[in-house]
Amino acid sequence: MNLINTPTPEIQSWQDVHDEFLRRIRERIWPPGEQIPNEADLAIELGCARTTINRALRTLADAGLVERRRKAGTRVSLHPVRKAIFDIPIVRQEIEQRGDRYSCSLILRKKSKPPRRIASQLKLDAGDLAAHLETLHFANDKPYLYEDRWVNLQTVPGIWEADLDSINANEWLIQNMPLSTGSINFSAENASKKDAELLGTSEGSALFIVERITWLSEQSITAVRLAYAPGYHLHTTI
Amino acid sequence: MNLINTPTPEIQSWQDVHDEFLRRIRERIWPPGEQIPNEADLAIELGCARTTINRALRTLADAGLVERRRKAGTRVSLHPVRKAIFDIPIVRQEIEQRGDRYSCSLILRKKSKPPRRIASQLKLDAGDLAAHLETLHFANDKPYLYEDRWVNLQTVPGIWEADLDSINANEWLIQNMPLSTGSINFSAENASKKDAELLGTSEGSALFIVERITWLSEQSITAVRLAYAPGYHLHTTI
DNA sequence: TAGTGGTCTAGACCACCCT
DNA sequence: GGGTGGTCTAGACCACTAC
Repeated sequence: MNLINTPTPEIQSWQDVHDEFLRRIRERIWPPGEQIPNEADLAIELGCARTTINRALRTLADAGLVERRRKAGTRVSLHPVRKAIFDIPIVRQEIEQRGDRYSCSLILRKKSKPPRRIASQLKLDAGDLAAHLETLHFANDKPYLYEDRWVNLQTVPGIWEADLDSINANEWLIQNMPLSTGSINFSAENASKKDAELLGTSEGSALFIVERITWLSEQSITAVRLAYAPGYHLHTTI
Repeated sequence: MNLINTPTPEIQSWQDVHDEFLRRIRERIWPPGEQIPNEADLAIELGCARTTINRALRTLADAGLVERRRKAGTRVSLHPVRKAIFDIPIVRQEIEQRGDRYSCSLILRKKSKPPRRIASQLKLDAGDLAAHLETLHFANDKPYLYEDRWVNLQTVPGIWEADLDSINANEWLIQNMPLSTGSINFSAENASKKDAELLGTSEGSALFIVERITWLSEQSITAVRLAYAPGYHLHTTI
């Protein structure tokens, strides 16, 4: 019995096919840039239906490992674009999942004229008012996140009457607005004096900043800036 | 003709089915937490094969909008976990895609004993040497990214002989190592004196930091810290 | 134990797009 | 024009798990 060249493991499911193809790519049996056999031939080789091959290759293509084009066939990517997938957590869950106690405090709630940048993000006309909500979120009573949010009152009039002491603005929006699309932006900023005071750190500390804008078809809903207390980091595997 | 209740658009493909289900979720025809009909019934309702329904619902489940369990059926997620997908760019491409000129400079290349934290990340024994490579990347001759990299010489001996003046370490690794898995971490740090000097900014500036560790099955390959010059941000839509 | 989703199969047609 | 992947279908069996 040959113990060096292990026999091909039994291939039964699309995941087995996927793993086998992944092995061929990793071990450069199919080198970067090379065209691989077409689906029909692979189906014959592996003894399964073309649909199964298709599912495996489609998954590899979703991951960026191969590139597929009709007629041109399938190639191993020369520069596989690695994708990092982050779950956007709900603050409360993020804190409670670590076993900490969540609390929050609404520190500002005002109708006012948003600064130019926010107004354009929310597609508001000059002079339009928006709801300005500032919330401080705590983990075990320690400042964790400072949330500076503007909400489009034309799209979401209900937020003004909402009882935001018993539920925070983010969760209210999740519960009361239909699913929306949006953009998200990560950056680093030095803490302003206000940031520092609220988060219990010193002015100039490097803060991890998340900015989100969400909208529903053409209507903007909310623009929010999240400033995390020092020490925050986002982690994932790829 | 009824212009208010638009007639159901022609449903032909799994994407049409997907869009229709998305509409029902958005408009709360299927409210959060509610169980939706099973695949067989939906197939009858929409007049297509169960496979097609399955594909549509599977896609919605991948996006976190519904949760599916055998026997229990499919429910609309109560707290849809939004996922943000970022492409991890190769520095050169990132810079050239903006129309800027890319260049880089290898500022350190030394075999040395890595600090404790790096050693444990690379799973090195005490006293083992690793390759320490520091690279400064420029966009239009302006400092853009400072890369501090440690490479496991037991896994990747070839990097020591590589001509890293004509190709940077990251690209050499991509071309010479099989596809690997890894972890990635985003955070914010105040620029150290060294960071600041290299990136042409002032000490204490908030820097966007990416730390990556990559490995191949059980063997570590490289641990790298990327410090981006101020102004950098990661952006995506969700 | 029975209902549900997960998957495989074989065959078919089609859209795309390289040559 | 023709080869390739993309998808649909109908039917089948299976794995999981709530009941």
